[in-house]
Amino acid sequence: MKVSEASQLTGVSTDTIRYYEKEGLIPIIDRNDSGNREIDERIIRRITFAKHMRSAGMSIKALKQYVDLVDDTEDNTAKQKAILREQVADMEERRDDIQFAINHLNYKLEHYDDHMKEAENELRELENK
Amino acid sequence: MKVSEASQLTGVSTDTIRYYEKEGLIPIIDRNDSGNREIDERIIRRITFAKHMRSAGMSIKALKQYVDLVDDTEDNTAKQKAILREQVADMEERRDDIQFAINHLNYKLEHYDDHMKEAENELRELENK
DNA sequence: TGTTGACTTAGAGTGTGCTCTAAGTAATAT
DNA sequence: ATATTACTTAGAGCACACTCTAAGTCAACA
Repeated sequence: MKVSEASQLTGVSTDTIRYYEKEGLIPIIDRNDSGNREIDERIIRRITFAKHMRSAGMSIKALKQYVDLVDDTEDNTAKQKAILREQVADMEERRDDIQFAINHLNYKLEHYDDHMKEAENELRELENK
Repeated sequence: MKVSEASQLTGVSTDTIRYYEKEGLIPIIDRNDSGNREIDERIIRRITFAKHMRSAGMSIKALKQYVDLVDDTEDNTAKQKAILREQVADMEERRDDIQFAINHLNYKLEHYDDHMKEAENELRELENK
């Protein structure tokens, strides 16, 4: 699979795929005889995973640390584990903030709907006079 | 309350408080005779709210739109409502991504703990020989 | 055979959201 | 009186995460 197809499939731009490879968020991708990237299912999964993590608010740097840990490319010290725990704690806080925000906006939307309905009813009454 | 105290209380830097005021994310703050900001409980709540929304991944622009809508400083059109609904949908997606990421990291941490325990047990056995 | 189009690279440019700087004012302490 | 400290402003600078540009290579089709 070419990089453009991988982009289509994952919703991550070709530039960003190349950038993630350079930054080590995904593995180095094999090249064909012409020097072009040949992307397989494993890389697709890694791109999608990176996309999820970035969308969840994980920084490039934090994601790199995580990837290095899981890929066993660096030593797995207790310090690395502590970094991971911190990241989980950050995410839990962010998740709670998001839920708060969703609840808040939904409440306001319902409220707003009420206003709309009132306005619509007023209009209807005027029309039926 | 001075801006530095508000910063301490909310965990938002003085620079950022001034920036949020300039951008209209919080109301214009009253000044005292010296021209310094006099921050009250209402402003504190607004700063905290902005902090929550930002932490939830809402952009400055989107937050401004929302604030304008709720503050009734602009006309409340159905278009504005649609914008809000989009923001809620975005946040729900982001929340799900975060939960996915948390689950993933927690699983890896448990796995990692197993490795640690094995290593510890091996050490203990060696010591008890 | 030439030109179209997708790929490659290194590196420059961009938008967002702060964060810092410089220059100035005002209140307080010595 | 003067020094310190916290505030003010406009605007410059910065980190992050892309995103675009330029210059070049390669395969395929007219």
